Amino acid sequence: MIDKHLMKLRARDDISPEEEVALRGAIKEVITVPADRVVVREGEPMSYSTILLSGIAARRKDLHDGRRQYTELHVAGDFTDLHSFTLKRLDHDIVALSDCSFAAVPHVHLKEITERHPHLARVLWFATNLDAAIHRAWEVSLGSRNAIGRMAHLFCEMYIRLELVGLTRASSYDLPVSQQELGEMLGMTPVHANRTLQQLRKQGILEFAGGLVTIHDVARLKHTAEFDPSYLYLERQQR
Amino acid sequence: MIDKHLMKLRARDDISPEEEVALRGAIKEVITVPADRVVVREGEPMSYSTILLSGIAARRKDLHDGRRQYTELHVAGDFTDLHSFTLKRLDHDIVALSDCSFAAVPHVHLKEITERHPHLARVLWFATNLDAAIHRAWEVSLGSRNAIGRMAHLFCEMYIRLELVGLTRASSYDLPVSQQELGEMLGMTPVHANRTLQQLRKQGILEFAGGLVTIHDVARLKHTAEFDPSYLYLERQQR
DNA sequence: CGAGGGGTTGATGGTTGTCAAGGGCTGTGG
DNA sequence: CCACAGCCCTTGACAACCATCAACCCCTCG
Repeated sequence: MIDKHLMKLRARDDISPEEEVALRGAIKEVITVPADRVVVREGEPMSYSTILLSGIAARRKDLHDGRRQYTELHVAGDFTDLHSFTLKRLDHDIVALSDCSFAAVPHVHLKEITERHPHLARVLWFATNLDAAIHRAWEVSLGSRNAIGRMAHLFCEMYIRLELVGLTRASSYDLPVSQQELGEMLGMTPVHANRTLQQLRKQGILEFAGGLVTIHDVARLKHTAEFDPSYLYLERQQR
Repeated sequence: MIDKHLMKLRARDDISPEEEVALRGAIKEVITVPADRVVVREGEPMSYSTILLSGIAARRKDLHDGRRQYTELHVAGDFTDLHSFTLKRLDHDIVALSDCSFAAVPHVHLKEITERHPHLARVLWFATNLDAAIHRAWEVSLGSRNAIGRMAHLFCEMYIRLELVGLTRASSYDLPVSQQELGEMLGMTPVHANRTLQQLRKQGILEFAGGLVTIHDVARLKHTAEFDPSYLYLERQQR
């Protein structure tokens, strides 16, 4: 059930059989959520965290006047709101962008893991620090890149993150979001998101239609994104 | 020496005398760094983390062509690069914006803390998740606010964070950065940072000169920033 | 005394937002 | 079966925000 999560942890560190048992045993139930539903609402007291089993979810902060800013996307295998374990409430919403299923892990069990399996706890801590690294990469995009650069960077990031859990085909992958949502991720209006996608298409770099991303020229995509994957910490750690 | 750090931890959770001893004992040495120096360079293998004792430091990501984006500021008492404990190398530079002093905490000692003091480990984990929350707030600013809103938000955040460690006067505080650097934090050119500061001054909201921030109208500052401090998790946790 | 860094100002242009309108598709109900 | 609403995508005209370039000032420091 949490195979994709374990796959992702093991891509970066060793997980012993005992640790795997502890993690699998920490799951209480599975939750399914339809697309466009808020899974966790900002401020709500949390007593469990969720691992995304399937679908695309996201962290989103809403401003008072309807403006929204997505701060991170989540793919299958991500411990979506592990940070609620220490924060106890979230400063943002967790939303399902497509139909999603989650494994719920009660915080009491996570507390036990920190007490009995310190190495596993450090691996989970790493996972939350990786989320922070992704936030930083988005800050750079939002602060320093123009529209086409921001969009190219997002498509690069998602390609690598989905590939890591086997959710890409040769040069395409599913990203079931509207152009409106794309704009809310990239700090631009839906109108400008549309025009930026047209630019990418006309330049023969990439196509995005109906929630399907098709990459035509990886090299130029990376180049327009100024993409450097080191922030995703893909290398293995030595224990 | 790390009194400000303990003050900050204790603002949010209980720290027992034994935990305090463990943390104080984990410090190996004190490092002093002059202003405008890189403290930790991106990619460099890390074997210790640093607590900022005095001064203003920052996380900064550099692009190839000289553009730069600051992703977070650090004030005295912050565990500046605690995330390098699990990441082993950083995806960004740590820089001293003013003269700074740091306490170096070897990762081996942090590992011991995770093994012998799981509650303290969770409190430190919380601290890295708080950094992520600050990143998210910056993403919202960079993605969804105009220049004056972004600048007001930064000055609000720094006021609260400095107040928490007793580094503000009635309505002013030190922020020893140039307008160039301000621009690199807020995703704008130094010229536009200058004009935005003039707007804030002309509206009687705030003055910034010579590294000194003087707030004239807190209410209007918060309003133009659309400031909601909940992302700073200032409330105490029950254990 | 000259160099250099930081701050300030003005003129101009480009990127992106805003507003408005229309097209295609899907689902639903008469 | 068709009418219609509603959502998403697309396009055009225009305006606002912010970047760029260039010049000048002030201060500090060698």
